[in-house]
Amino acid sequence: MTKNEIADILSEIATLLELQGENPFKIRAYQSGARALEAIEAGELARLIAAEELKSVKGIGDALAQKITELCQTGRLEYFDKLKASVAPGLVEMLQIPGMGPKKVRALHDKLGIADIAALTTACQDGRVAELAGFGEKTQEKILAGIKNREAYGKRHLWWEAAAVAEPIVEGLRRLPQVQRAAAAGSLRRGLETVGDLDFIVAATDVAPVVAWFVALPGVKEVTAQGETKASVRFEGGLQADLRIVPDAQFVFALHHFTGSKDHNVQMRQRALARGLSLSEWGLVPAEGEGTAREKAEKQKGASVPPAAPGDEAALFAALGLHFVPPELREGLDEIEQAERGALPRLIEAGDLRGAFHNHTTASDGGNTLLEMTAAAEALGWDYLGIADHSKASFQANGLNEERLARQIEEIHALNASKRFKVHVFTGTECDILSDGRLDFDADVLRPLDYVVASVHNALTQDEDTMTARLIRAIEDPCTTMLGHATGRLLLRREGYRVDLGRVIDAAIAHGVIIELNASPWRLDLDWRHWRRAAERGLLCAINPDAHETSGLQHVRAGLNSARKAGLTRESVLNTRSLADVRSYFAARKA
DNA sequence: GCCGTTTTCGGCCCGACTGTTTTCAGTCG
Repeated sequence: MTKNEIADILSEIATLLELQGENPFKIRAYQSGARALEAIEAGELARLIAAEELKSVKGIGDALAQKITELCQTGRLEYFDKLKASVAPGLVEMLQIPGMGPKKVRALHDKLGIADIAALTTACQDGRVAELAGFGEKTQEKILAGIKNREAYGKRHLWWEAAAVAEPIVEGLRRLPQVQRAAAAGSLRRGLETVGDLDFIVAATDVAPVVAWFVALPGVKEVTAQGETKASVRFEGGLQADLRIVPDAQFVFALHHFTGSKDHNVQMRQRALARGLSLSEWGLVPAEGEGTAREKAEKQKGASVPPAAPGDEAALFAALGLHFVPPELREGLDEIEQAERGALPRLIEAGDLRGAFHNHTTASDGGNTLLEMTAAAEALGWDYLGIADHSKASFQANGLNEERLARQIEEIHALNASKRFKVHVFTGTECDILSDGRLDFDADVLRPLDYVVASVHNALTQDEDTMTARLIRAIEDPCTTMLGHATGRLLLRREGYRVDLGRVIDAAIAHGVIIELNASPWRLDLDWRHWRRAAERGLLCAINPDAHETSGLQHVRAGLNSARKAGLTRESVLNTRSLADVRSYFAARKA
C-alpha cells in the first residue's frame, strides 16, 4: 500500500471520528499525521518502517506509527475496518454538503434516522428537517440547494483556471478609490496545483462600496454571505470567492493568515506564543493579560505593535526572528525551521527561464506550426525552444514516423540557419516508452536529435512492478535525455499510473537522466512533493509546458509554481541555463 | 492522538458569519 493511500485512510479515520463526536484534538492528530505522511519522500516510508523510525516524523507518534506500519505491511487496518463498520457510509457523503458539519449530520442521523443523501432530500422536502431543534426553514432550503449543486460546488479547481478568475478581480479591487491594498491569498497565492476557493484580502477606508462592487461582479451566480467585513460569492461553474476587508494596519496580518496554510499558521502562532506574543489575523500583540487578540490589537491601534509594525510580510516574519518565507513554501513542512536558520532556498523565478523543451507542433497533435511556435517563444523573450512531437506509436496523436521525423529535423536545421528568429530551435522527440520499456525509435533514428523526451502514453494500467521496470528500462536507454510526465496523472480527472517513484528517481539520478516537471496545468507532473529531496540528491529538472499551441507556452508559469513549492533553485533546472550551456549539456550527454 | 529547554500531563489558534436562538452552537477558514 502506498504512502498516499495510507494517508487517505488516516484522513478518512479523522472524518469518521468527527462523525462520532470524538475529541477534536485527536481528529486533528489524524489529519496532521496524514499530511506528514504525504510530505515524506517517495520510497522513504519503507525505510522508516524497516528502521522503526516512523516516530521521528513530526506528527506521527506511537499510535499512528503502529497503524501506518500495519497498513503498509498488511494493506489493512483492523481499527479502521471496525470504525468504518460503525458509521453509516452515507454520513460521510452528507458532510460534503455546504453548511453540513459533523454535528448536524449526527443530529439528523440520531433524531430522524437519516443515513444518506437520498433520505436527507426526502426529509427536507417533507419539511421534517426544519422542525428539528437547531434547524429551521433556511437551513432546510440550504441543504436542498447544496444537494442539488453538490457536483459542481464540491470540487476543487485547477490553479490555472482559478488564477484566470482571480487576477482581474485583484486588479479591479485595486482600482477602487476606497481600496488601499488588495491581494489574493489562500492556496492560489501558495501556488497549489488545485484551488478550493478564492480569498481576497483588502485594506480599505470605506467598506460598503467595496462589498457592493464585489457581490456585483460579472459571473456571480449567488451571494452566500454578506456582512460588514466579509462577503462570499459563488461564480458560475461553482468557484467560490471570499472577500475580507480590514483596516490598513491589519492588512499584513490578514494576508498572512489567509494565505495559510493552516499548518503553517499553527506553527507561526506557536512560535509567537513561545516569545510571549499572540499572532492572529488581527495582529501580533503580547500574549499576557486578558482580552482577545483583536481587543489588544485595537488597543495598540496598529501603531506600536511590538516588536515592529510590519509594513509587509517580511517585517512580520522578522518580528518572529525569521527570514521571509515565500508563500509557495508555507505548507507547514520545515519552512519555519529553515527560515530561522536562514537556510531557505533561493527559489527559481519566472525571469530565470530561457526556454523549454517539450512542445508540439502541427506535425503531430499541436495546433500551431513550427514557425508559429518559434515566433511565440521569441515573443516570450526565450533564447531557445525545443520541439518534441509525438513518435509513431502515438498513432492517436498523429505521431511522426522515422521519415517524417527526419524531415522535421531538416526543417528545423534550415530554420536555424535562416536566422529568421533569434530563438534557437532544438530538435527533439517525445518518444513513446513502449509497454516493455523499449523506446519507440531505434538508436540510429534518435542519435541525430539534440535530445529525447521519453514518455508513457499507453498501457497505463500495468501493475506497479511492471510499470516501474518499464520506466527504469527507458531511463537506462542511453538515448533518453529526460523522462516526460512521470506519473501520467491528470489533475481532478485521473490518478497517475502505479509506479515506485523512489526507484524511478534513483535510476534517473544514477543515469544522469532529467525528470521533467510537466507544467501543463492539468498535469504538474512530477508532483512538487517529490522534488525537494530528489533535487538535493542530484536530480536535474526541466520545466516543460508540453505546449500544444502557442498559448500553451505560458503554462510554464504553472510549472514555476510547483518548482517553487518544491524549493527548487535555478541550479536544479536545465532550462534556466544559457543557450551555450544547454548545447554543451546535450552534446556531453551524447558523447 | 501528539508533544515537551514550561517534558509524561495538560495543553492543543481563534474570530466572522449564519441561522437559530434570546445568548449561542455550528460551520468555515
